[in-house]
Amino acid sequence: MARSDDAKKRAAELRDLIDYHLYRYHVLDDPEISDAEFDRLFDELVELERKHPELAAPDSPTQRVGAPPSSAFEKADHPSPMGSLEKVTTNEALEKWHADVTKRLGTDDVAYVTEPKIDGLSINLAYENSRLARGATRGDGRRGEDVTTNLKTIKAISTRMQLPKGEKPLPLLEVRGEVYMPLSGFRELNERLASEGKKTTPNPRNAAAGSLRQKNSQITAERPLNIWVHGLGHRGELPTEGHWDALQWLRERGFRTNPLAERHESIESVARAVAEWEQRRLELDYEIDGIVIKVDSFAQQERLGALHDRPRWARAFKWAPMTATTTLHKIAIRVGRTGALNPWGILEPVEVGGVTISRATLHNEEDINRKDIREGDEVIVQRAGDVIPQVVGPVLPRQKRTRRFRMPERCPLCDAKIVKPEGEAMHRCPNRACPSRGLESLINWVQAAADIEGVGEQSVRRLWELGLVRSLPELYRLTKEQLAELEGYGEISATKAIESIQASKAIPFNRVLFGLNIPDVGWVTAQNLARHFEHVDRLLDSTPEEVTEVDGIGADRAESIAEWFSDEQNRALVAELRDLGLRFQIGEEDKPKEGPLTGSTYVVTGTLEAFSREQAAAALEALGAKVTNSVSKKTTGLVVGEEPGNSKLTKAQREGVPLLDESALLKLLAGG
DNA sequence: TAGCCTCGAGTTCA
DNA sequence: CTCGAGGCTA
Repeated sequence: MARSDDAKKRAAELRDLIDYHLYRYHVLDDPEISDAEFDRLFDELVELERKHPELAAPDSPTQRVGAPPSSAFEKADHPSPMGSLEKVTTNEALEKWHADVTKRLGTDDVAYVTEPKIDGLSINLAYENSRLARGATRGDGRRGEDVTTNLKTIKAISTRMQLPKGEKPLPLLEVRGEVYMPLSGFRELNERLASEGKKTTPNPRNAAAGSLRQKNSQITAERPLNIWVHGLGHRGELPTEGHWDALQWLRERGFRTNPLAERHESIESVARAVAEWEQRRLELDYEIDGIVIKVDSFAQQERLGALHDRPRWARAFKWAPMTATTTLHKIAIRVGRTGALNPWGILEPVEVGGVTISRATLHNEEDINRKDIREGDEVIVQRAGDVIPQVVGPVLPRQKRTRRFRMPERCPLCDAKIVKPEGEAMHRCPNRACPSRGLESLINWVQAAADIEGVGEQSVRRLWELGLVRSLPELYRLTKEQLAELEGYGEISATKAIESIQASKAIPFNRVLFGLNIPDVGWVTAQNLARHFEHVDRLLDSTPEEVTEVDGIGADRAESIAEWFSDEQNRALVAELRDLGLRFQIGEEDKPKEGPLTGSTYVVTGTLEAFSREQAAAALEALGAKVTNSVSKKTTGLVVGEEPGNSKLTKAQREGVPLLDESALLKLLAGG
């Protein structure tokens, strides 16, 4: 008997220790002991419970690894209902609410607490005598699903509250929180699912919901779920006077509350926090879709009361959603200037993050099928940190039958058989005479290489369809009369367009090289080629070995570039363009500048006041600096204008790259 | 040979 | 802007 008593005592000790260290690790992020030491404690308890099954307790930390599958979830009534929050989306509505609050209270003396609004699942945790008795989803607000076993696998949820010495446990305490999946964990999970050939999840919220509703809690245990606790059900005999103190009270008792919560003395300060976090939300490792604002004082909360179950003392400020669902009508195929087949989705127009999206690239067949996106699906679209919309995935389950996407076997433009080189992601139309190539490269010429004013993509398409311009030389032979036949061109605009076409003959050699559509030759390589060979005659005679000497060109690319210049058709094109007066040798402006900034590399992001990004880049280059487009350890400095690109800024901060604002840039340009 | 870096290519919307 | 891949460097 004595032995069993010892075991019982030790087991209780171990449970306390383990719970305490779980709390240090998962809630405070401040472990006291090493993982190995923790594992030793945990293993000891497992062993003890195995030898003495009578000691196993439902609230033991060993029960957090998950239980075998259960058939279905029981319904669970919430002792006090989980209301929802009225939302506001504008500063005006926020101020109107504040006016209503002060009017009802008869005082301007109102303090607010703001907290990030987590895009996750609302959960109610019921503690009886400080022990987690039941955890349930929100459901309809009065009754949800009992997911206690699954919730116990989340290490940041205390199964036993950490009571300060001498404090008596409350018979019932309801704690409200939001279960979510951190973005880092979400990405890892999807990588794992993809590598196992399983279906990936479209967003962290769905992933969290799916994980929490697993019938087999052992699967839940493997999912990287976490929780932010943000309040209480009924306050009962709580010794605090307001929400702000309640958060502190919860924190002290082992609950993971969000450190970004703030207390504000004025609504202006609240509005500032809302605006600040709309900008900064991408810095977080979890998704937030707004800010929750609560009147701090419990006494004031009570006086304000509720309307239709929605408290008058709280609002959810929701930002324009960065994601939305809409219908994917069709997957269309566009053939690019290199022959690559590019599938893109035609969407029912939908507003996301303040702009209307009607189409989005779908990259390639593999990507489409990995995400299981199909024509006719309801899909989730988003604009993440950037501007470019993405189709994230279908809304499941599907309401109607749809078919898996297959790339066409023949080119939609020239009917050639489509190929997909081994190991490459893109399908290609191998037909070098495919109309897409000529057309797309003409478009690339007028809008990128030569940047001709007055002639855009639409004009080029119409000129192509009419058969007036099917090649670069034909563009330069185009007459005013021919152009005037086109709808949308009058006498004046036709004259201007022809003038700018002719003027574009003067573009420097490197731009000409870029515009020729040589595979593997973009802006930078074109410039390097121009500088190295200086004259097209030397390029036309070059061997692959000679091309290898150019910066950034290895054996593979050298071969394909040399081959391009030895092709008869290409040589004829070069000759014809030369006769028309385009420049095929290096000029002063192509040569690298020497200056005080030689050897340094800068990146420009955002909008500057005094000049455009291009002008800023040119000014830096004139002093010998190199200007690139992506930040790395080697970057000398990042010039930051208004509304900078978020990824560049964070990368620069991470790599310790110095930031320059516009005045610092001006000083640099002036002082050298 | 791995991992960093840079480039090419395709892309959206106002 | 992001992705993939080739080139460069330690």
